[in-house]
Amino acid sequence: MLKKDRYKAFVDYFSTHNPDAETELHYSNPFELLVAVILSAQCTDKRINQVTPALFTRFPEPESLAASTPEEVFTYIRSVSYPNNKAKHLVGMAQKLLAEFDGVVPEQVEDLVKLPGVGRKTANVISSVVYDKPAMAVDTHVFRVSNRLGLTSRATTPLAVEKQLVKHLPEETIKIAHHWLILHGRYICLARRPKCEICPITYFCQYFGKNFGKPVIEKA
DNA sequence: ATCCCGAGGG
DNA sequence: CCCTCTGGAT
Repeated sequence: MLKKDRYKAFVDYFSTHNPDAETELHYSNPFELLVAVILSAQCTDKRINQVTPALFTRFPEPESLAASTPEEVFTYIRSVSYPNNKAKHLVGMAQKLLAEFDGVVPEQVEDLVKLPGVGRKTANVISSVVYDKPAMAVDTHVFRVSNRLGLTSRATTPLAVEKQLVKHLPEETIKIAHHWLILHGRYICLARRPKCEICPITYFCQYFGKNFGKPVIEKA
Protein backbone atom coordinates (compact mmCIF):
# COMPACT_ATOMS: atom_id res chain seq x y z
CA MET A 1 0.00 0.00 0.00
CA LEU A 2 1.33 3.41 -0.91
CA LYS A 3 1.91 5.88 1.88
CA LYS A 4 -0.48 8.29 0.23
CA ASP A 5 -3.27 5.70 0.37
CA ARG A 6 -2.44 4.89 3.98
CA TYR A 7 -2.88 8.54 4.94
CA LYS A 8 -6.16 8.70 3.06
CA ALA A 9 -7.43 5.55 4.78
CA PHE A 10 -6.33 6.95 8.16
CA VAL A 11 -8.10 10.28 7.69
CA ASP A 12 -11.18 8.64 6.17
CA TYR A 13 -11.58 6.17 9.00
CA PHE A 14 -11.16 8.52 11.93
CA SER A 15 -12.99 11.51 10.48
CA THR A 16 -15.96 9.17 10.15
CA HIS A 17 -15.63 7.28 13.43
CA ASN A 18 -14.15 9.89 15.78
CA PRO A 19 -14.80 13.38 14.40
CA ASP A 20 -14.83 14.94 17.87
CA ALA A 21 -11.60 13.55 19.33
CA GLU A 22 -10.06 15.82 21.96
CA THR A 23 -7.78 15.79 24.97
CA GLU A 24 -8.83 13.84 28.06
CA LEU A 25 -7.09 16.29 30.38
CA HIS A 26 -9.49 18.35 32.47
CA TYR A 27 -9.04 22.13 32.28
CA SER A 28 -11.07 25.29 31.93
CA ASN A 29 -8.63 27.85 30.52
CA PRO A 30 -5.24 28.03 28.72
CA PHE A 31 -3.29 28.41 31.96
CA GLU A 32 -4.83 25.27 33.43
CA LEU A 33 -4.19 23.32 30.25
CA LEU A 34 -0.55 24.43 30.27
CA VAL A 35 -0.17 23.24 33.86
CA ALA A 36 -1.91 19.95 33.09
CA VAL A 37 0.22 19.23 30.03
CA ILE A 38 3.44 19.99 31.89
CA LEU A 39 2.34 17.53 34.56
CA SER A 40 1.37 14.89 32.00
CA ALA A 41 4.93 13.97 31.00
CA GLN A 42 5.44 10.23 31.51
CA CYS A 43 2.19 9.99 33.43
CA THR A 44 -1.35 8.97 32.57
CA ASP A 45 -3.99 11.64 31.98
CA LYS A 46 -6.20 9.83 34.44
CA ARG A 47 -3.75 10.48 37.26
CA ILE A 48 -3.25 14.10 36.23
CA ASN A 49 -7.00 14.61 36.42
CA GLN A 50 -6.91 13.32 39.99
CA VAL A 51 -4.49 16.01 41.20
CA THR A 52 -5.46 19.05 39.12
CA PRO A 53 -8.77 19.97 40.85
CA ALA A 54 -7.06 20.78 44.16
CA LEU A 55 -4.10 22.28 42.35
CA PHE A 56 -6.27 24.63 40.29
CA THR A 57 -8.26 25.66 43.35
CA ARG A 58 -5.07 26.68 45.16
CA PHE A 59 -3.41 28.14 42.04
CA PRO A 60 -6.14 29.42 39.73
CA GLU A 61 -3.85 31.82 37.84
CA PRO A 62 -0.14 32.51 37.30
CA GLU A 63 0.11 35.03 40.14
CA SER A 64 -0.59 32.60 42.97
CA LEU A 65 1.59 29.90 41.43
CA ALA A 66 4.47 32.33 40.89
CA ALA A 67 4.23 33.46 44.52
CA SER A 68 4.34 29.91 45.85
CA THR A 69 7.28 27.55 46.26
CA PRO A 70 8.22 24.22 44.69
CA GLU A 71 7.89 22.72 48.15
CA GLU A 72 4.26 23.68 48.45
CA VAL A 73 3.41 22.72 44.87
CA PHE A 74 5.04 19.36 45.50
CA THR A 75 2.43 18.54 48.13
CA TYR A 76 -0.28 18.79 45.46
CA ILE A 77 1.48 16.72 42.83
CA ARG A 78 3.39 14.12 44.82
CA SER A 79 1.51 11.27 43.17
CA VAL A 80 2.54 12.13 39.60
CA SER A 81 5.84 11.16 38.06
CA TYR A 82 8.85 13.40 38.69
CA PRO A 83 7.06 15.62 41.24
CA ASN A 84 10.18 17.49 42.29
CA ASN A 85 11.12 18.50 38.78
CA LYS A 86 7.57 19.40 37.86
CA ALA A 87 6.96 21.46 41.01
CA LYS A 88 10.07 23.47 40.22
CA HIS A 89 9.03 23.82 36.57
CA LEU A 90 5.51 24.99 37.42
CA VAL A 91 6.66 27.78 39.73
CA GLY A 92 9.33 28.87 37.26
CA MET A 93 6.83 28.70 34.42
CA ALA A 94 4.37 30.96 36.23
CA GLN A 95 7.10 33.45 37.12
CA LYS A 96 8.35 33.66 33.55
CA LEU A 97 4.82 33.84 32.20
CA LEU A 98 4.27 36.98 34.30
CA ALA A 99 7.70 38.48 33.70
CA GLU A 100 7.90 38.03 29.94
CA PHE A 101 4.42 37.31 28.61
CA ASP A 102 2.20 39.51 30.77
CA GLY A 103 0.66 36.40 32.31
CA VAL A 104 -0.82 35.30 28.98
CA VAL A 105 -0.03 31.83 27.63
CA PRO A 106 1.89 32.54 24.42
CA GLU A 107 0.72 31.40 21.03
CA GLN A 108 3.94 30.62 19.20
CA VAL A 109 5.90 27.43 19.76
CA GLU A 110 9.17 29.44 19.87
CA ASP A 111 7.80 31.45 22.81
CA LEU A 112 6.20 28.51 24.61
CA VAL A 113 9.42 26.50 24.72
CA LYS A 114 11.10 29.34 26.63
CA LEU A 115 8.93 28.47 29.61
CA PRO A 116 10.42 26.07 32.18
CA GLY A 117 9.01 22.59 31.81
CA VAL A 118 7.74 23.27 28.30
CA GLY A 119 9.44 21.33 25.53
CA ARG A 120 8.47 20.93 21.91
CA LYS A 121 5.74 18.40 22.58
CA THR A 122 3.99 20.51 25.23
CA ALA A 123 4.39 23.66 23.12
CA ASN A 124 2.74 21.97 20.16
CA VAL A 125 -0.17 20.79 22.30
CA ILE A 126 -0.85 24.32 23.56
CA SER A 127 -0.40 25.91 20.13
CA SER A 128 -2.77 23.39 18.62
CA VAL A 129 -5.45 22.98 21.29
CA VAL A 130 -5.58 26.56 22.58
CA TYR A 131 -4.76 28.54 19.46
CA ASP A 132 -6.03 26.15 16.80
CA LYS A 133 -2.70 26.03 14.95
CA PRO A 134 -1.78 23.08 12.70
CA ALA A 135 0.91 21.85 15.12
CA MET A 136 1.57 18.14 15.62
CA ALA A 137 2.63 17.23 19.14
CA VAL A 138 4.52 13.96 19.09
CA ASP A 139 4.42 12.04 22.34
CA THR A 140 5.06 8.39 23.03
CA HIS A 141 1.70 7.34 21.53
CA VAL A 142 1.92 9.42 18.38
CA PHE A 143 5.48 8.21 17.83
CA ARG A 144 4.65 4.54 18.25
CA VAL A 145 1.32 4.47 16.41
CA SER A 146 2.58 6.50 13.43
CA ASN A 147 5.43 4.10 12.94
CA ARG A 148 3.26 1.02 13.35
CA LEU A 149 0.56 2.19 10.98
CA GLY A 150 3.18 3.12 8.42
CA LEU A 151 2.32 6.82 8.34
CA THR A 152 5.99 7.40 9.01
CA SER A 153 8.91 5.39 7.83
CA ARG A 154 12.34 5.14 9.37
CA ALA A 155 11.50 7.99 11.74
CA THR A 156 13.74 7.54 14.75
CA THR A 157 13.05 10.84 16.54
CA PRO A 158 9.87 12.64 17.57
CA LEU A 159 10.86 15.62 15.44
CA ALA A 160 11.20 13.41 12.36
CA VAL A 161 7.73 11.97 13.00
CA GLU A 162 6.33 15.46 13.48
CA LYS A 163 7.76 16.68 10.17
CA GLN A 164 6.50 13.69 8.21
CA LEU A 165 3.00 13.89 9.67
CA VAL A 166 2.76 17.63 9.06
CA LYS A 167 3.96 17.13 5.51
CA HIS A 168 1.52 14.37 4.58
CA LEU A 169 -1.64 15.21 6.54
CA PRO A 170 -4.18 17.67 5.15
CA GLU A 171 -3.61 20.83 7.18
CA GLU A 172 -7.12 20.95 8.58
CA THR A 173 -6.71 17.45 10.02
CA ILE A 174 -3.36 17.93 11.79
CA LYS A 175 -4.88 19.16 15.02
CA ILE A 176 -7.39 16.35 15.40
CA ALA A 177 -5.07 13.68 13.99
CA HIS A 178 -2.92 14.21 17.06
CA HIS A 179 -5.84 13.13 19.23
CA TRP A 180 -6.74 10.25 16.94
CA LEU A 181 -3.25 8.84 17.30
CA ILE A 182 -3.16 9.40 21.06
CA LEU A 183 -6.50 7.73 21.70
CA HIS A 184 -5.77 4.84 19.38
CA GLY A 185 -2.43 4.31 21.15
CA ARG A 186 -3.96 4.57 24.58
CA TYR A 187 -6.81 2.12 24.13
CA ILE A 188 -5.96 -0.19 21.24
CA CYS A 189 -2.45 0.11 19.87
CA LEU A 190 -0.81 -0.46 23.27
CA ALA A 191 2.95 -0.30 23.58
CA ARG A 192 3.57 -3.77 24.97
CA ARG A 193 0.74 -5.74 23.43
CA PRO A 194 -1.27 -4.00 20.75
CA LYS A 195 -4.87 -5.24 20.65
CA CYS A 196 -4.81 -6.12 16.97
CA GLU A 197 -7.63 -8.61 17.50
CA ILE A 198 -10.08 -5.79 18.19
CA CYS A 199 -8.42 -3.09 16.10
CA PRO A 200 -10.72 -1.66 13.43
CA ILE A 201 -7.96 -0.30 11.19
CA THR A 202 -5.79 -3.32 10.55
CA TYR A 203 -6.83 -3.15 6.89
CA PHE A 204 -4.37 -0.32 6.32
CA CYS A 205 -1.89 -0.97 9.16
CA GLN A 206 1.66 -1.75 8.12
CA TYR A 207 2.48 -3.49 11.39
CA PHE A 208 -0.52 -5.78 11.13
CA GLY A 209 0.21 -6.48 7.51
CA LYS A 210 3.73 -7.53 8.33
CA ASN A 211 2.94 -9.61 11.40
CA PHE A 212 -0.53 -11.01 11.02
CA GLY A 213 -1.64 -10.33 7.52
CA LYS A 214 0.05 -13.30 5.95
CA PRO A 215 -2.38 -15.63 4.22
CA VAL A 216 -3.55 -18.39 6.49
CA ILE A 217 -2.77 -21.86 5.19
CA GLU A 218 -5.82 -24.02 5.73
CA LYS A 219 -5.08 -27.36 7.28
CA ALA A 220 -6.16 -30.38 5.29
C1' DA B 1 10.24 -5.36 33.93
C1' DT B 2 7.91 -1.92 31.22
C1' DC B 3 5.08 1.85 30.28
C1' DC B 4 2.49 6.41 30.96
C1' DC B 5 0.30 12.75 26.11
C1' DG B 6 8.83 14.49 28.33
C1' DA B 7 12.08 17.94 29.74
C1' DG B 8 16.58 19.49 31.15
C1' DG B 9 21.23 18.93 31.37
C1' DG B 10 25.76 16.87 30.22
C1' DC C 1 23.97 10.97 21.55
C1' DC C 2 23.49 9.92 26.65
C1' DC C 3 21.58 10.38 31.53
C1' DT C 4 18.42 11.68 35.43
C1' DC C 5 14.05 12.77 37.34
C1' DT C 6 11.18 8.82 39.80
C1' DG C 7 4.93 7.62 41.14
C1' DG C 8 1.67 4.37 39.95
C1' DA C 9 -0.43 0.71 37.00
C1' DT C 10 0.07 -3.62 34.51
